[in-house]
Amino acid sequence: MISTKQLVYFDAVARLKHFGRAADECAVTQPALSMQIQEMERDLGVSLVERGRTIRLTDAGEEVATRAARILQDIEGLTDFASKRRATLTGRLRLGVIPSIAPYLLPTVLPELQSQYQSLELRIRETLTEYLVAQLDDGTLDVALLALPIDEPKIETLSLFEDRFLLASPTDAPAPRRKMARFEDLDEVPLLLLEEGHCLREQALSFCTLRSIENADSFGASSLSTLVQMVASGMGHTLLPEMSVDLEAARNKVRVTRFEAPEPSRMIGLAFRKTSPLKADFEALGAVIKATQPPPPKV
Amino acid sequence: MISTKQLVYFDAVARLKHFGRAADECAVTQPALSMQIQEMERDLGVSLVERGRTIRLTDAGEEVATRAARILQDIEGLTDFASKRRATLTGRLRLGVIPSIAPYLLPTVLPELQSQYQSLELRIRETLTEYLVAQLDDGTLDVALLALPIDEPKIETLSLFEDRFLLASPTDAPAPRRKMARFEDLDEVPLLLLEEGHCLREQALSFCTLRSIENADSFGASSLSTLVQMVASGMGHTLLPEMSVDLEAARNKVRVTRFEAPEPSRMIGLAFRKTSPLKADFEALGAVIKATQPPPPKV
DNA sequence: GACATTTGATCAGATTATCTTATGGAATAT
DNA sequence: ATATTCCATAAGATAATCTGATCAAATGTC
Repeated sequence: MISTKQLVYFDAVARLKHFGRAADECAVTQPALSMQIQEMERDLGVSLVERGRTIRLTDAGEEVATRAARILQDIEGLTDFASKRRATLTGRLRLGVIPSIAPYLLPTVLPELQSQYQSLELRIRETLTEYLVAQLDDGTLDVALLALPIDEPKIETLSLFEDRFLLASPTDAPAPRRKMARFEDLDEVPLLLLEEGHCLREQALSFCTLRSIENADSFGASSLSTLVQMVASGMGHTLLPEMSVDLEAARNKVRVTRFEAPEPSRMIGLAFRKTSPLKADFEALGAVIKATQPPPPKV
Repeated sequence: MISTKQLVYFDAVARLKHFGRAADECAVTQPALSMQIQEMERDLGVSLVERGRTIRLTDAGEEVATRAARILQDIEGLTDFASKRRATLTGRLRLGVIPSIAPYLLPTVLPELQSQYQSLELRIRETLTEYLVAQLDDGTLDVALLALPIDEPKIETLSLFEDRFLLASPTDAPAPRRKMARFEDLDEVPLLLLEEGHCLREQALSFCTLRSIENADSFGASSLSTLVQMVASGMGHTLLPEMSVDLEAARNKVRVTRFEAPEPSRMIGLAFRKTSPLKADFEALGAVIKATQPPPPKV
């Protein structure tokens, strides 16, 4: 089969009409180039060059030269394409995000990503952890932003930061006896939760005693936003991730109270296939996400 | 630089999604293929394949696969093109012919060539030997059909057949004393010739004695056809190449007489650059021309 | 949960391809 | 006639590539 080397050598001969100078241009000796051209002619079964004091391409040689030049251009195009892709976070990246993160992080993360990585084409999909993991697995997603841990052998994760839970209560409830909330407070009024499948629901439950679990609303809300509105209307209280507080508490009349140490929290991180060669990109992505978080947690 | 081998290997991987089977298809061992793919990824600086129990192309890999497939197609196209050109007498062939041959040989040669070599694209140019030789030299012509010998160091020739000269005289001249003509007969009436530059003129003169040369018309005719008409009108006589007799003598009232042995003749042949790699084609061309000639010379 | 299977990576040695240096022959220029 | 240019050839050196054996990880089986 014709090699790219032969195409390069022949292209030089076709342009320079001189074996010696072509060899110079290709940084090889003249015999090396001559032999490759001969080999190429043998391969193709056609004379390409008419050798004499001054050389001339045959009719077939002219056509082959045209085709060779185009092929070389295409190979160069391939290399150029790759060198653009070489930089981290370029090209298409399919990112999945869980619903209890997306509305709070994306508004700040996306502009930052776009400004730092102009050639990044993000495709974002928002759904439950379970589906995100399945889509990572089948290659539909490259990476997912969600709450850790993820228990799936094929998946590798990267922890980013902790997101603490705060207690959200109706403003018309009796004023809190303490400045800080305790887990026991969850037992006193009904605990409102997201619907089944949201990891936030399970996490919240994990902080509750058995008695408060009985208090939990079995019909969950379909979004945090709804949940907070329910709290505001006095239906119960809930746990609110810190990242959502600014947005959700601001537009609803709820009282938000920090828990006593040890504060409950969830770990936010990225998940991707162990086999993915894009780990470097995901680390860069993680760095951007981390950087957009309000820096030091006030203690 | 990316080699065609790498493109072939990667193309197989991209299609089969399996290193082992791709290696089989490429008739190499799996480590050989794996190493080439790795080398390619290093060259491009981009991961192309995500390795796992089942492999998957990266986003960049998909694009590279598309480009690779196209490049391979183009290389195949180049090879196909060459294999079509491999046959003799295909593609463009620029043939020069002298005026004292063209009108007599081409009408029979061309149809024969076209039927034997459908893919031959003949370009024919008719002019004097001197210009044909110059055009061979500068590459404007591939081959010329003319009268030999050609004295030019860069030019090689191929003899085809002898074309005898016959004496053409006016029919109203006194009846010939003998059945066969002799060179001395040329001395008796004015000898008509083609204009300067036609080889036929020089050849005719070479058979004449000094005296007959004095008889020669100094204003030559511009074509054999004209020349014969001049003979027919009684202005003199001339030498006629045998190949032209059928056509020219038939439509003019001239008496054509064969010479006594040794008959004067010219050698018809092909001329081409010594360096031309198309010699095999020219031999095939010569064979066709020879075959269209009336076979055995009547003695 | 232990075990056999499959898959691609790695390694050392063998092989093949390619290159370099030196030389030759033909054509051209001085 | 001599020197020069230019491509071809030959032999030995170098570099690229391949093979065969082995490994580690992941998967599927019993």
